[in-house]
Formats: sequence, structure tokens, C-alpha cells
Amino acid sequence: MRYPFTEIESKWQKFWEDNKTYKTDLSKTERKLYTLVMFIYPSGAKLHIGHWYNYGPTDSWARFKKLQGYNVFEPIGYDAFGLPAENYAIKTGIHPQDSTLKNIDDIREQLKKMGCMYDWDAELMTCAPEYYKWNQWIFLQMYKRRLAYRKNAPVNWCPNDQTVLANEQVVDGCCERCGTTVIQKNLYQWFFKITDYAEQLLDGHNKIDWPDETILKQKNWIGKSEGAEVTFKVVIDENDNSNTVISKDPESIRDEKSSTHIGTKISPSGRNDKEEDLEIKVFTTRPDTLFGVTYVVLAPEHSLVDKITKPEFKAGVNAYRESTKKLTEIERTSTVKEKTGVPTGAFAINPVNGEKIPVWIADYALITYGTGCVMAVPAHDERDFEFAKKFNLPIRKVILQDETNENDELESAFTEVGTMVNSAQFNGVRSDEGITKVIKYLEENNFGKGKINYRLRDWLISRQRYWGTPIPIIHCPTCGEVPVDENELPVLLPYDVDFKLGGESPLARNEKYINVKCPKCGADAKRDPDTMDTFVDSSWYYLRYLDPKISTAAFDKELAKNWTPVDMYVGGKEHSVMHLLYARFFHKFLRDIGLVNSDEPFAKLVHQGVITKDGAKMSKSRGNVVNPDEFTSKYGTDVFRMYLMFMGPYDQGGDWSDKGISGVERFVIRSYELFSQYKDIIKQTSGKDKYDISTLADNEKKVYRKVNQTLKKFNEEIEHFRFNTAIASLMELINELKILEGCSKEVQSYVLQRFAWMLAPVAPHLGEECWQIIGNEKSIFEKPVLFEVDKEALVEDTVNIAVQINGKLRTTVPAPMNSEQNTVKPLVFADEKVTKFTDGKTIVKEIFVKNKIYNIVIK
RNA sequence: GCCGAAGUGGCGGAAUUGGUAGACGCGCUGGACUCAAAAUCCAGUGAGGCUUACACCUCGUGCCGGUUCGAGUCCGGCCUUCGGUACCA
Repeated sequence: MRYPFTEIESKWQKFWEDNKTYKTDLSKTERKLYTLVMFIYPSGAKLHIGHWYNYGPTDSWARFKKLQGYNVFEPIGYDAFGLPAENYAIKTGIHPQDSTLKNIDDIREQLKKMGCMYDWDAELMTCAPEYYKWNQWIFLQMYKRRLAYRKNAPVNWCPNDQTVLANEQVVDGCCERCGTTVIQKNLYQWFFKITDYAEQLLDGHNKIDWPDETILKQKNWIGKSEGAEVTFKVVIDENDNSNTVISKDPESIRDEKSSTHIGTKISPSGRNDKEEDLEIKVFTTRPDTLFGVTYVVLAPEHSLVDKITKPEFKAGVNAYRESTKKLTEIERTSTVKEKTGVPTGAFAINPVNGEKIPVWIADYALITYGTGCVMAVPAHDERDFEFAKKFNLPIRKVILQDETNENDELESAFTEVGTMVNSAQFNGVRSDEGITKVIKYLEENNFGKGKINYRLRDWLISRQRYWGTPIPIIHCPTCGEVPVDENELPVLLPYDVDFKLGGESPLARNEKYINVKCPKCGADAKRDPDTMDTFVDSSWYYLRYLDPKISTAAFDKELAKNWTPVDMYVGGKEHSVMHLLYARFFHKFLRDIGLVNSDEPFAKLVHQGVITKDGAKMSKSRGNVVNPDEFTSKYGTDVFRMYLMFMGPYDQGGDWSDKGISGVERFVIRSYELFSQYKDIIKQTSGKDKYDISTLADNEKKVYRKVNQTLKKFNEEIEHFRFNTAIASLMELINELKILEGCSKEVQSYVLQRFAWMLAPVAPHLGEECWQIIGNEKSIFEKPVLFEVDKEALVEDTVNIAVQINGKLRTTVPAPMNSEQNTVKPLVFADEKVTKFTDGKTIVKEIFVKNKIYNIVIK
């Protein structure tokens, strides 16, 4: 073996650890650079290729920045709470804490072998009480500001296992464990009011350097739409109004108090048993079509449904509501699925024209969007059109396409801009202008108002699970919700717990945990039995890294001020919306309570792609996980890391194949052999920073130019996470260095130093070794040197101009660099290919692009 | 369904602003070295046509159409694959 990677890699790993090469001095803020990868979920499986693909190249980028003289902070930690550890416990009886800590130990060992610049003093894990204490503290800060609140929300419930299921555990509507049909069950749960920050989350997009696609996804997720809220009064047939109203159940009262979405309005007098008090509020982005409303649709879950449904419609309504419980939101909103719905027998009054229109319930109205009620305008909305066609509801045109006749029958909904008709005083108005005019009219007459609606919903954080952060709230029969005193934190997660299925929350079965005295009145009370969503843990961990041991605060405020926002955040596209939106929300909240002074947590964001195996995501259950050890033991860490970078564009990922790893291995061996040939070359030369290229011999000129061109390209490519082309440029360079032998020692030293410098980020162990072989004293990362590109050496003397005839390449002609058209033209027309093609033809046009192209258009 | 991406030789991919399609690497073919093999080194390698040869021509970036002197790149319409879809993280 000519490249003893085992010795070299362990030698440098030991050196880095012994010398604390990667300990970051956070008190020095000059040229600070905080590089972060999304932390590790320590499930049963060890690190797989996907982890290496995330961490290796990002570390190379961080090393590159270190070589450029930045004070780089690169921490790592563990996102240690979560569902899989708990499921594993249910299956095997092994306690989540035991399995998680064991996994972390294993993973730490693997991580150290990757040779990353991690500052191990900054390591953290979210399942430690010192960490989750501060989840609880932040929760209480939100609670104080009414940003944490409770309301009813559905969960997936398996009636057989008597347990709550995650979406992932529901397969085709059935429990993945027992196959029982899963139903939706309402539970009273905690929410964070992220919707209060919707506008700020949109504004913030202008302040961050993130991929366009990610920002676009977040924008669409937040889903801002401008329109109007319109109030329709409910009319129930006069003859049977005594039967139409049922008594209010306590749950729906809570709903109305806490929900931001439910449209029902209780009259101030408290009388809610008269139909004239009942109102349906709808949100619409098309108030210009208000005169075309021919029916109203409520979401089946809407609390108003029970109150307005006429007795003879009850059976149908109830049956329909049952059937929709089984559908997922994706199924419900599918535009290809046939529309379904049933009438309630009630009617509503369109405020703008006094028309009495029927009220239906249908699953395409969602309780979570807008007010849960839709005003249906079949002529100008596709879903409404389809629904109206199916149930024979009237379709009335109120927007006319300029060239069509009012009486033409519609074949599909007309959703574009046109002229308003059948709309009383608005007739003749262009529909896009009509929107604001109608809103003004609604407001003047108290029929409604202009409104901005967001698709974004509040963040449900309650989880009916054990392995998470306990929610620091005590429920007292007399005092209600009582927050745990901040001095009493953390509310410790008890070790003793029964994981068996059944019941809503495992913690509820731990008597010692659940039963407490009310902090306010001292009476018997109960702790909240739920834990928090693990996205809470990952929403602020980047702040904790700066001083993970601090016990007096969630994080060091001064360090946070100096070191956030994170300069470079790297993680998968799968986190484009949820994690990255939640963290942004947390950061803005922490800013509002004076703990951080920036608006955004992550200044720059890069995604790594997904590495699949045979087209599928790697997972233990599929059994297609590729183990990196297999390759690191055969080729070494550097080769493996470099191969992952060389495979393709970083943000694209790809299907795993080890074909081609030998190419990278060859490159590494050739590099090592090349340096071995020039042992201690630096000690033998004067070592200038720059040479006058015109004074060099031909061979020297060639390698001198090439190494400068490579340095320029390499810098640009690594900067932008284009590792594949950066490495290709190094391969091109080594191919040219065959002629290095004939050069002077000065030029050899000049070239090899720069080559070793470029190797160091992408193959850190090899880079260090080569740097040392040629006669440097220290580790290149201990004492980074910055090599400037010699710009004068970059420019070639001549360039090949492509000659096209009618856009087709016919030949190329060499011309001096930067020649103008009048210089190139005679060269082009002297070419016999050109004369052959232009002979006897008329030249219509000539297009010249400097240093690139000469195109002749002939007829 | 909705939202967001991707599609280029036998394979991974390159072409950074509309300007010579296939950099770099794998594989393959031939040669050198060797008793032989491996390793290494050298040369060739998109498809088709044509030629004794040098050369030359046509086609070619998922599909259909468009804009342009010129399109992998821009526009319109599809197809396929992948990620997310609010309790996997």
C-alpha cells in the first residue's frame, strides 16, 4: 500500500485532539464565523451515508473558511427526544433514556473518525434536564405573553390500542400496529401562536440569504391572501325553530373562546337560541364575485352545524360527518376526487342582495382554513362549480369575459379578470378593481370587512408521549391552568414509566409525577400529562451551543449577541418549512423579549441533497442502509469524504453507488506520491509569494498559470458548496503537474504549497500530511496561511473563437485575447471553411461576441 | 390533490449571465511494462453516415410547440422521478 491512510489519519486526529486545534475562542469576535449542521437524531441506526454527506462537505467548507483566517465555530449535538426511541421501548422494553444515551456514545465515536473540526466542548443533547429546562422556561415566557394557549384539536386515535398515533403510524387510514381503522379524536392541547408572527416571518425573507425555492416554499406555506370577511345571517325555517337549536356543549364553548378560526359568533346578550343571532362568517379572496354566491358551505366539524341543521336533515348530516372523519386532509382537498356534501336544511342571507341561499356541509371546506365556511360562487370557482354541477345548485355568472355573452353556458368556472355583471351598482366595473370597491361597500354597510388571511396555522406542541419535555403547567380544579414557578424548573421527566399502550399519555399513569399540589391554592391538582413536540428542542439549540453548560439562563446573552445569527446553516430540504419556520419564529420571539438582537437565526442556508439507495430513502426498515465504515476501512476517511463531494452537486444528492470511488482513491495516492517526491522542498527555497510570469521558462509558466487558475476556481467553487467541480479542478491540476519535475525548486515549492493548501479542506488528513512533507512546521489549521491568486498569471495569450455559419459551429480560429471584431474578421474570412460555406451566398448579418463567437448569417 | 425541485453519453456528472454540449471521474477498447496477472503509464471513447486516408456531414441535453443570428439554459403545454404536506425528524 502506497498511501498509509490508517497511520496518517489516526496521527492527525490525535494531533487535533491533543492540541485542541478546533477549540473556538468565542471571546474573539473578529472575523467570527458560525457554521452549523442540523444536529443528529440519535435513533438506533448508526451514522449512515446521509450523515456523512451532510457533515463531511460542510466541514470542508468550514475548514476552507478557517484557512481564509476566519474564527470558525463548528459545534455538534444530539436531537435526542422523539418518537422512535419510545416506539423502540414499546417493542423491546429498553428505556428510551438508556437506548438514547447508548446511541449517542456510539455516534460520538463515529463522528470523531470523520475528522471534522467539531468543538467537542460545545456538545449538547436535548434530553438532558439542563437543556429541556429551558424549553420549559421559554414555554412559560410564551404563556405569559399569551402566545401559548390551549384549544381542542384532533389526534389520530386507534380505538383498539387506545393510543394516539403519529401520522407516520397511520397506514392507509389504519393503525400500523394492529390494522384497526384510525379515527380522529379531539383533545384539548397546547399551541404556540406562530400566526401572530406570520407577517414578520414573510418580511424576514428579505433579510436572509437562503435558496429561492426554500423561501418560496415558506411563503406558500404561510399562504397570505388578501380578501374580505363577509357575514351571512342564518335563517332556519320559521315553523320549527324550537327544534333547531340544541344546548351548547361545554367543549364548543371552549372552542369559541380560544380558537382563532371558528367563525361562529355568540351575540353579546348571551342569547344564542334564536336563529337571528346565528351568523356565518366566510373568508373570500374574491369579494367581487359576492353577487354570484348561490350557496354556503360549512366544514363538517364546524360547531355551527349542530345548531342550524334542521331535524329532518340530522341523520344525513351526522352520517356525512362520520364519513369525513376517516379522510385525511390530502384526500379531502384533492381536486380530482368527486365532491361530496349534504344540505343542512338551513339557509343564509347574502348581505349584498338579500338572497336566501342554502347552507350545505362539505369536506372541501376545511375547519383549519379561514373561518371554516365558504361562500360558493360556482360560476367563478372551480371547486364550487364542480359541486354545483353535481348537486344541481344554481350557477350565476357575475364576471364576464370581455368577448363572451352573458347567456352562454359555462363549461367550467371562469376565474380570471373580467367585467362585473348582475352585481347591482357594480355592473360594468372591472373585477380586479371591483374587489376593493366591494370591500368598501361591505364596510360601509357593516356586512363585512377587508381581511388578510393566512394558511399558516398555530403550532400544536402537545404530544401524548413520554420521551419529550414535560409541559410545565399544573391543572387545578379551582384555579385552572397554573404555570409552574420558574424557580421550580425543570419539571423533571420521571425515569419510571409504563410504556405499554393504552390511555392518552404515558405520564398520566405515573401517580408520583402526575399528582401535585396546586401552587396557587394548595389543593390536589394534576400536572399536564403531555410533553412537547421535539421541534421545540430544535428551535433554539444554535443559541445553547455557545455555552451549553450555562445554568443561569437558556443561553449566554452576550455570546448570542456576538455570535448569532448563524452564518452558515446546512441541512436537508425536508426541513424547508417546519423546522426552519419554527426556529425563525422562536428567534423573533426571543428578540421580542430582549434576549437576542437579530431578526433572523440563520443568515445563510444551504441544503444538502438526499442520498438514496436503489431510488429509495435509506432506512433501517427498508434494509437498504449503506454503512460508511465499509468504505472508510477500505479507502480511509479522506477518500470517502472526497468521493461524497465529487459525486455530484451537493444540493442534489443522488442514488448511492461506489462506482467511481477508485478514481478519487487514485487521485489521493497520486497526490501523496507527488508530495513524497518533493520532501522538504520549502526548506530548500527562498519561497516568494509571487513570480513575474514573463520571466519564467515555458514549463514553469504553464504550471504557474495553472496553479493560479486552479486556486481561483477552487476558491469560487468551495465558497458556493460546489465541491464536485472544486475537486475536478484539483484533478486537472495534478494532470498538468507531470511537467513539474523540469521546473525550478522555487516554482515547485510555490505550486506544491498551494496544492497542499487546496487539499487541506477537502482531504484534511492528507492535506496536513502533505503540508508537513514539503517542509512546513505546524498543522496548516493551527497556523493558516492565505494564498492570494496572482491575477496577472491567469490570462491566456490567445483564445479560440468559435466560428458559426447560421448558428452552426463550422470551425474555430485562434485570436489574441480581447481582440475586437475588426481584428478577428480577417482571421475568420481567411479560413477556408468559412469561404467554402459563404461562397456565392449573401451575408445578411455578422454577430461578434468578444473572446467567444463569430456568427455569420447567410442567405 | 396542493407546494417545491430534478430529468444531459454505457454510468456519476460539467457547461456560473442565451454563445464551441459532454470538463473531471468511472467503465470500456487498444497499446506499453510483465513469463503471466494485478497495479501503473500512454492513446481512444455521444450516435449515425461517408472516406484508402486526412477530413467531412447529419442528428443529439425527458416529450411537443414557440422566441432568437444562436436554446441544455428563456416562454407555453405535457410526461416521469424525488422532497414536503402541519404528530418521523
